[in-house]
Amino acid sequence: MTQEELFKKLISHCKEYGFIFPSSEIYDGLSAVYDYGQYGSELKNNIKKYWWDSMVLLNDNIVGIDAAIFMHPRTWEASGHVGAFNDPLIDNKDSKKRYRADVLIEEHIAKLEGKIDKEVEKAAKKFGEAFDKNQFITTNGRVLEIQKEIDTVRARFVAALEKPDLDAMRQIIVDCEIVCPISGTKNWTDVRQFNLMFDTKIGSVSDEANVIYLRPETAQGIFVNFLNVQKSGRMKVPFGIAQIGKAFRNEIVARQFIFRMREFEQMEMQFFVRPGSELDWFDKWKEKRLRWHLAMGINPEKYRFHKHDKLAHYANAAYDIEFQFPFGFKEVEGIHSRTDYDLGRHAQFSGKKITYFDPELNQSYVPYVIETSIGVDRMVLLALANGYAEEKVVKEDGTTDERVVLRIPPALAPVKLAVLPLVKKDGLDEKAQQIVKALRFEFNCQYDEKDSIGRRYRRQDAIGTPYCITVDHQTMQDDTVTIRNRDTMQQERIPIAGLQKYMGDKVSIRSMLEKI
RNA sequence: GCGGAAGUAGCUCAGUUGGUAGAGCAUCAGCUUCCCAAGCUGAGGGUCGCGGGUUCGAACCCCGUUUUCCGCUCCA
Repeated sequence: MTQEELFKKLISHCKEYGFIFPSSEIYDGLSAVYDYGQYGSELKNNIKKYWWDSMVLLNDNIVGIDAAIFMHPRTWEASGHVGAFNDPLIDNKDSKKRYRADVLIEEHIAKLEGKIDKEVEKAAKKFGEAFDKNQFITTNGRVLEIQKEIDTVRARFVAALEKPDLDAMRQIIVDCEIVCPISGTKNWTDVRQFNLMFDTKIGSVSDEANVIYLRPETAQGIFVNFLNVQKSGRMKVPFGIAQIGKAFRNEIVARQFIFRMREFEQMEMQFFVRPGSELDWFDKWKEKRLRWHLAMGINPEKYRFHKHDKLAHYANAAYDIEFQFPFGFKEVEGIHSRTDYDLGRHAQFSGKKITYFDPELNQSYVPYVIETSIGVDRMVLLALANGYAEEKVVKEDGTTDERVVLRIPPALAPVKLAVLPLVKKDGLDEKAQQIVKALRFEFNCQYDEKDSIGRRYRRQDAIGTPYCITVDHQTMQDDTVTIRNRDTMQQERIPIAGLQKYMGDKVSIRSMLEKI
């Protein structure tokens, strides 16, 4: 089976067994929006708890917050999203390729500059030692002509960007006779603006209402609360603020199931450190975050780091943790050294002083920030894609059978155990229900008496339940039950009184947390 | 947004040259009482993605639209 086929099967499986549904499906669905079903939401909650506990519960110097999705519009000017999230795009009608209009123009300018360099090179060869570069480029007719063209284009380009004027941008492309690198033609569409932030209006009277954005990342909710948390929590650098929440991006193309959605959930932790120490902390968090992933018991070969060579305007180091999804290695988490950019910008835009007084150094500074940012939905997909397996089962008579099993880490599984009476008579059913009643306070339990025992095991395998307890006739005599392991399909017999401890050891997230 | 493919029951799919919408599995009720799915009986469930058009008649032909998947593109 190819990876592509496997991915399709996984998507079907998610729908069939109540993990993930297309949003508003009875109205034909909504592009790139999905709803979590009864098992999907359990899985998602378990993943969030695993992350939250690893950050907030186990670190004295990390606290959690929950900031609003709506933020003051100036936030996004300060963060750079109002500018950077606007991409002017243009299509070539012949090659059907899409380009960023600003990149096309910049490339054209770079090409012209290359021409000047060539002229200089030629002249240098010709004149030898006597060559004066400065004099040449200020007097040579050919060079001056090109330089004039560059200046004109650049002036128009800057003017068009500032407004911004999309028609003017297109006119530059037309006037400069820029061609598509693929088709070689000048058959361009209009330039269109894609703002990746969703907006809405706040205020009841429409003409007085203000445009407000749905946050495109949760990080800014942490930065704007830096002083509040630091002061009210008496936090001392180094310390971190963690947050789990929804973010929204109007992606041009959102695809690959829940991997890239327009509405998604992030788990972010911003760690504030002394300037100069940020790269040490960066390395620490990078390793620690990978350990968090590997503690789930997933094959390390499915993980890798990806170093960003081209850094964002705010970063001085950046790595992604990538996972081998059915559609290739893709980012699940980013670890970024964001410098003092965000706090500095908010200080600048708000006019408030955002600094920390360090009593040990006896000085004030703007802390530097290490960010760990992970997609909740991508983690759900990771757990499902990693766990989905169709495997052969050899039966007692030697024939083979197939089962579908979701090998989700037991601590993250939606249902922790199923309690099954071997038969629905002789009091076995009542006995099984008593066990459920006793254990459901601590574990997500299911009771099932319908169909043959084998079929019930398979149903639990399909939703990833790690343990099945079977009540049989021996139970009625000595109060022991069999407990079946999802992965090995092996059973052992233990007393009912020992179930709570047995399960607690196997399915608590503590065992994972201790490995980080 | 472009190009390609697809959309029929919860799932997987069949449906002939246009002539009353089907199967298997799943679900529900009952029987059966069994340690690794598919025993027996019965039942429910579909405006064939949606909207137009052609036709006496459309799941099928035509147009539009929408959703999904693949490729391109995008992903500070």
